[in-house]
Amino acid sequence: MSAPDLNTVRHSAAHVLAAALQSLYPDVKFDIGPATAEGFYYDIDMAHRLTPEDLKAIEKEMKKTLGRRLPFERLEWSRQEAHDFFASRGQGYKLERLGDIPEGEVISVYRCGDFTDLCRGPHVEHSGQIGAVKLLSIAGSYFRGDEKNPMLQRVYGTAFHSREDLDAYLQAIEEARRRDHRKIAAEMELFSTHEDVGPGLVCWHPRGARVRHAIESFWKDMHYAHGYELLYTPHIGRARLWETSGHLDFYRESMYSAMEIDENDYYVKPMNCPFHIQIYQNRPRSYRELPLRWAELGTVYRYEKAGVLHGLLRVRGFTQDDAHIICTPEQIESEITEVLRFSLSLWKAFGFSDIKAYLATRPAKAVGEPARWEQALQSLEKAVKACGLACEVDAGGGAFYGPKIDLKIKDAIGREWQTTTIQFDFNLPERFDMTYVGADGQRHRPYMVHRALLGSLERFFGILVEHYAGAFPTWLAPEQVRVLPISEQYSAYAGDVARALRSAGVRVEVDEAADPIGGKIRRARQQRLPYMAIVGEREAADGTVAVRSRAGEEGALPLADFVQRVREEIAARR
RNA sequence: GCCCACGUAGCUCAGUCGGUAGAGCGCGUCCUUGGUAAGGACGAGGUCACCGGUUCAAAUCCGGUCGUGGGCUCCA
Repeated sequence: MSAPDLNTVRHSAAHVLAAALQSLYPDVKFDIGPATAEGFYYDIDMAHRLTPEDLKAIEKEMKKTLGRRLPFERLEWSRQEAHDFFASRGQGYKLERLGDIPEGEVISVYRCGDFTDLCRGPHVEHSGQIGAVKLLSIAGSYFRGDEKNPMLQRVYGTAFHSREDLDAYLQAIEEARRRDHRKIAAEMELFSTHEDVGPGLVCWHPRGARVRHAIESFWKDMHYAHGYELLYTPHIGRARLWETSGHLDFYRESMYSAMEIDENDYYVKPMNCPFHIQIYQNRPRSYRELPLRWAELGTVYRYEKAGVLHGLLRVRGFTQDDAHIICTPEQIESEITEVLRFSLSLWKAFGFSDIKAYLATRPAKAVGEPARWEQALQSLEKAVKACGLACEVDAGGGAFYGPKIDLKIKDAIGREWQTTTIQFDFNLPERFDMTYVGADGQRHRPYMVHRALLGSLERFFGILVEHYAGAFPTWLAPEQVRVLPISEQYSAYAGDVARALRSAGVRVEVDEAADPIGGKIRRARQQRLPYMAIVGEREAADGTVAVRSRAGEEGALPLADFVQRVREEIAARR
């Protein structure tokens, strides 16, 4: 007998959860209980509000069922039989779900012990095949995910073939918690938010700002090197601009309310594009100057529901690494390929190489000529192919204004993050009546592509902190070297060492505390320093430093050699 | 926004039955002047998130507000 697949195990575990709930809370009404990527859940409705303590009791009940090796029995019922069964038990949500099943389809139920559930299956043969279960959390969830519907209680859990697999999973969760950027960034004094500033609004501290500056400088250099120009645009713009762009029509609920200045309404920008278009429109444009690649680290503000804010990963004010490419139809393919290549090289520089592409095509409601959509889509597909990326297609998943490619990157512990987005826009060029004069002397409509590679600096920074667990590579570290004098007697030499490093462009500080060397080392390790330069009598006499890296002691090095080593490492972005 | 949980010193957390606030780390001063993951002594820090209620008395009980966290929906 081969082991059932994990999804089946988890799906069956959800049934066992439901059975346990049924025996403990007789008034429980069930919605659905599917397997998920990491486990399973069951959505329920009942008078009792579950608490974390309840989970223990429920889990105990479930484990009894596992031990009993109860068979899962599949039955096929007529619609009437199923209806009567669930109606007689007051299972209204199940009746609604039953109504979703198209006429003519087989209606199956699964029975395990006293619990019978409407279910497509498949399931394990008996509950003993569910190796290990654990309930994880309780949450609220709307019936059918719609906030107009009643709020149900959701119990999350997970199941594995074996206790060992479950333990490994729990350890992975623990590891993710250990890397939490909110915790690490607080320890490292990288950023903070404040009740009096407002939720989702980030204040960058000196050390966070040092890392951000390193990211931004590299980003700007790379953009100039790739044929981009940099722009700066205002944070607010008049209502007319947002009327023309259509944001006030389609995006208003994400924009902050207007402020009145000299009897005109101004809005804080949720996007940078209208400003870039204004610059384009400043004078007639010729095909000879296309493509234009205009980039900006543009800070935008969007209203996000209070409940979705999360550290740096989901905020209300953020800086997009935005750019707009304006080009002719002939240029579109090579432009897209270039953007993708550029993006991949950027990700590689930051230590990410496991990347997948997601292509989203034309939705039912869309603006723009079908021929343009077709050409755009082909250019996206060819670019993905040219870069050798794995790609999934989300048919009909594009925005109404154009198709797009999103990239998802995998971090050090295997989590996927959506970051880069490359989106065609057939809407704004029309709305602003953007044109260029072609070789034929006629006015033509350019293609316009929005793209953000890192996404937003806030979110990217959060991902980066978790990816490296705060141990940034030297070129990004907020403090690259700390000089640790053995005692105060050597603070003059420590100052010399720091000066030499600083003038070589190294971010360096001296630990002047009256602690013994062990304490200073411990502190520097906790703060995840890439290098310590320990100096005492021998080093002062020889003009050397005793180097300690994250790997441990590396022995004494002449100061000039050490400066050279750190400098090379930074230059190579290691 | 909605459901649930949480909010005590800069950080991590104790605080019993309602009786007026504690520890460790960090911070400051002094002593120690040291050789690779915590030297020692003393000291300063709190409107117990905020507002209101119950009570002789509230960190503790009740209500509201704000914030944070786990989810739902959407997305950078």
